[in-house]
Amino acid sequence: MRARPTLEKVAARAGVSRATASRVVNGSMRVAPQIREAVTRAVEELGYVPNQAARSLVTQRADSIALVFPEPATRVFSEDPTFSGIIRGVSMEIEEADKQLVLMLTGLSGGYQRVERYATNGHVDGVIIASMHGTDPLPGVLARRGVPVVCSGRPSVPSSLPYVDMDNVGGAERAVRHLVEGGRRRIAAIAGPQDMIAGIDRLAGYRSVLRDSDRRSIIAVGDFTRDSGTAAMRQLLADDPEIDAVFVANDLMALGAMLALRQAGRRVPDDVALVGFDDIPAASYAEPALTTVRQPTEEMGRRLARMVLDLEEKAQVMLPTELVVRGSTTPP
Amino acid sequence: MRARPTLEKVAARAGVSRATASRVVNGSMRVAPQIREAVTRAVEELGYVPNQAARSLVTQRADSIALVFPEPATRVFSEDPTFSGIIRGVSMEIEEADKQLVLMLTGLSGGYQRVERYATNGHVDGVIIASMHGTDPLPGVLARRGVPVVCSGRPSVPSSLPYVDMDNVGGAERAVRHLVEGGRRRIAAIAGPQDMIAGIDRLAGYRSVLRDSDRRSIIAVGDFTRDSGTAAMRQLLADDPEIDAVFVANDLMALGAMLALRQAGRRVPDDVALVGFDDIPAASYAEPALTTVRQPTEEMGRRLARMVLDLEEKAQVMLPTELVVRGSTTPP
DNA sequence: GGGGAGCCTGAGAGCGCTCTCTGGAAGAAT
DNA sequence: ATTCTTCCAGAGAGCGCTCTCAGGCTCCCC
Repeated sequence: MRARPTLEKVAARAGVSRATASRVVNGSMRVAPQIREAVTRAVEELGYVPNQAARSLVTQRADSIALVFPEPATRVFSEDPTFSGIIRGVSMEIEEADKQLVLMLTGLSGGYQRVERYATNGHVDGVIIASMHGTDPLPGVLARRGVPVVCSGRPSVPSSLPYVDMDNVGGAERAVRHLVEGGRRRIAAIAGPQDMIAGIDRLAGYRSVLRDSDRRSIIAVGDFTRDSGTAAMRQLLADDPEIDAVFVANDLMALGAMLALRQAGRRVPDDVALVGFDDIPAASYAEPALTTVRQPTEEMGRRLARMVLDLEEKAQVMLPTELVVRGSTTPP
Repeated sequence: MRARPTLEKVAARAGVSRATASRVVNGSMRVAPQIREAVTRAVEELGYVPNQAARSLVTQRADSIALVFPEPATRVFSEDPTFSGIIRGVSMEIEEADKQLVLMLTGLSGGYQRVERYATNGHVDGVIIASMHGTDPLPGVLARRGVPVVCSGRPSVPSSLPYVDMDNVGGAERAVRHLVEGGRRRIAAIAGPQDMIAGIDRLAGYRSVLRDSDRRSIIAVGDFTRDSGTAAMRQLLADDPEIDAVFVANDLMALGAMLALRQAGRRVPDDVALVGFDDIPAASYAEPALTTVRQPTEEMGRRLARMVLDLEEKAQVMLPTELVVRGSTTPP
């Protein structure tokens, strides 16, 4: 492997000092045009690429940011488009800023220390934490260590850390209101885990609309998996056969619920209307297609990245969600 | 932010030289036990973490490897569990080796140069390319530049580059043989794009079994999307209404085909049996559940990582695939 | 007891780059 | 013409670490 040329070589070839070459490479304005051009030519002729390690060493910047998924790795990239959307958004923004994206999937086993060690040792200019559990200690720890941190999802413990969250409450409200407006009387909910902010907020949205529309709530809790949706639906039907609509806290469970309804001989949407949350691809393939709430995941990734890169002010941001009406709530 | 301690500080605190401290930190055997202990204590007391940039600068290693997805970013992380599996596997193995994973989604727009520049400038000890198009020039370019490269998926142009591929041919053969053994007479195929190795190989597998079992092949081509599967299925039915089985080159298209069959009034599996490929989550949710071919994606990621990390010999590896029989080929 | 051999530690030279500081030239102002 | 200002290029000091090399100590063998 031919040794990569150093700045020194470039400077020599261009007949200037290393300092000047550095200035040109870094786009300083204070260089005479013909010298700049000479250096630029030398760079191209030699195929010079700056050594990031050397640069980092002196600038104390790493020009890379970490994207951390504290979930057990196995669950992270399943069917959930949230994660992929975030990755895409982050990736685009990072790429635009000409920085690097370091991906860290921390399993349960000591991955924490690893992230902490890595992030606090200057490897990284900032950390984006895609946490689902609002109680994660990692963001706080890193922030205290002086590492720029931005979270996806509002921490359940109030804190001053910047985050980008989806409007789960608003999305759930719109979804349930849609059911109310469709004339549904007995609207149940299948909630998600109540230790996740998404689970909590979506249930809160459901509750708030039911209260306003003077209906009694009836709730079963699942764990965001399809099977738990099926089980929850069966329980709801057993509890109250009069149910004519169900708001489900995510699509996977909604698909499971649809199965349970079919097995129970209830037609969707004629007998029971169904709304999900997330808009996973399978939602639109379902039969009938699932009405659901879409989240701007890619936008979330972009905002997260821009904040951690200091391209926009670090703040606590709430992104709007959107109701996607399909066949599971409206007869064709 | 409190300044991070340097090796110098650690050495001072332990009352030794920087060189000795370095030796301890790097686990050299040639240090007296009590000195080693003193240094270790100093490291802990100060919370010392080595500066990777400084280390890289002198060792010429980056302790990180890049995982490149040359697909347009938007398509990469859709529903396809192949990618997530690879990421998971790679991530685990990299983590175990205590290195970093740099994720690069190169869109179409000049992402190439960026990867090339990045990978050849010593940022990275190796590159894993998750290419789907076997004609990708990137692997060759990097290899020529002396960067260790491993590809996921066999390049369609024969080369000596190491890769890890799935046994697409074998999987397709098993799938089609399963249809033959189920007594199906008229077995069609919906092929994938013929510029992707997976598309080519899966079709080859289909063809080989049909030839051996003395059947005529009947083929429509899709582009791995669900809609293209629907369209292809319609065309097949129009071409030959006698079809009683279809081998589909991926699950997404198979799901689309299932829709077309339902709309055409054909029962699955009674009238037409259906086999897919990939085993995406939605395959098992489908009604009936889809018989398909599962690929060891996580294992693929692990092997890719181990090869690029030189933990195992760089070679051209073929991973076995597995037929998963479900309701779309066997009546309950 | 003398001379190696072996082992550990410390000194010091860089890795490639950025950035401050200084010097010198050119233009502006007196 | 002289001084001041401005602007640009170069010299040089490090960033924090690794690693070679040399020195000094201990231990063993003759």
